Amino acid sequence: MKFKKVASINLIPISPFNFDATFHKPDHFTSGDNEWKPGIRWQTWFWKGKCLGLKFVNKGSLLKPKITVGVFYKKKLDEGFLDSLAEEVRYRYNLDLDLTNFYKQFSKDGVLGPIIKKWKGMRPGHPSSLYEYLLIGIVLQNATVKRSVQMFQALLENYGKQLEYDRKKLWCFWKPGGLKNTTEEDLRLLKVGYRAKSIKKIDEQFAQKLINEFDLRKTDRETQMKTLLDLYGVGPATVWYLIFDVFHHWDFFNHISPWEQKIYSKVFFDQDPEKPVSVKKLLKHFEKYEPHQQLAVHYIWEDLWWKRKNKHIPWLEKLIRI
DNA sequence: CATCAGGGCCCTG
DNA sequence: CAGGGCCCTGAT
Repeated sequence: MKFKKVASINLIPISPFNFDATFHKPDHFTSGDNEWKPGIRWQTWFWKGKCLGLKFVNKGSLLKPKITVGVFYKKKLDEGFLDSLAEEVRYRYNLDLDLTNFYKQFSKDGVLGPIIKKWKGMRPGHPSSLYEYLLIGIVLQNATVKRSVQMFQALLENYGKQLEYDRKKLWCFWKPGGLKNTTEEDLRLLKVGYRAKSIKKIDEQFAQKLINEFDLRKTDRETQMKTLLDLYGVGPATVWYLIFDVFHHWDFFNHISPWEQKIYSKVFFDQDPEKPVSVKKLLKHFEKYEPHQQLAVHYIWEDLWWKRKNKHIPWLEKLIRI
């Protein structure tokens, strides 16, 4: 499926804005559907029934931000469609998030201050829809990174669509409910193991339109959490990711998984990861970042992963097992 | 070769 | 509310 450029959208984020730290998260291992190099992010995007190729390009600066989004498709797209797409990009990448209060609160903080200075203008952001993120969350469960990536790729390559645009070949997600004719056994052949049941059941929920991401965004956090927990195969760890990455709550921190506990122990208490600080103590520690706990930890977390890009960090390598 | 834990979650007792 | 089982992989 070869696409040509059919539109270009200009977006102006709130200043300050850091393009690369927003559009590339070195800790996100989703692969096959995106590519990044400084100043450019290619990302496939399933939107309103269509697989698109997007190309985000940095055309501004920290204080005078500007992004252009090249939209690649087989034919012209109407204005209403492009407007809704632009709005969704703004939402998913938090282009309108005002970080002023967060910066004011912590610019003098010993740990966070220097990191804020370094990463000023970074937003949290994730390209996936709720449906897509649920599947990512499922393949993350009880697996090492390498295996998660392998499962994710297998799903994309079997049920997604390969797009060719701007000299890139990337896989685009299928539509929610698109596994209607796929059985649990089919999924198991992709070596997702017991997760096949969860994937199938979640897809069915979407096929029957029992869950609507956009309605859910309008409800409160408690409702969102309960709705998500009710999905088969979704537990507290997955909900925790979703409530941050998909529903954008920054003032909430209730869960730490074992591998993250080890990393936090080292980062915040310089504690041997093999003898980690208790989850209770870590959660208590994060209270000092209220009401921006998630933002604070996100900044510190991303800083660590960016460091890893440039420098070998033995203790971290040991914990993530790529 | 066997054993085991891993970026959880469901189900049972 | 604790703990066994689940799929597959790769480390030991």
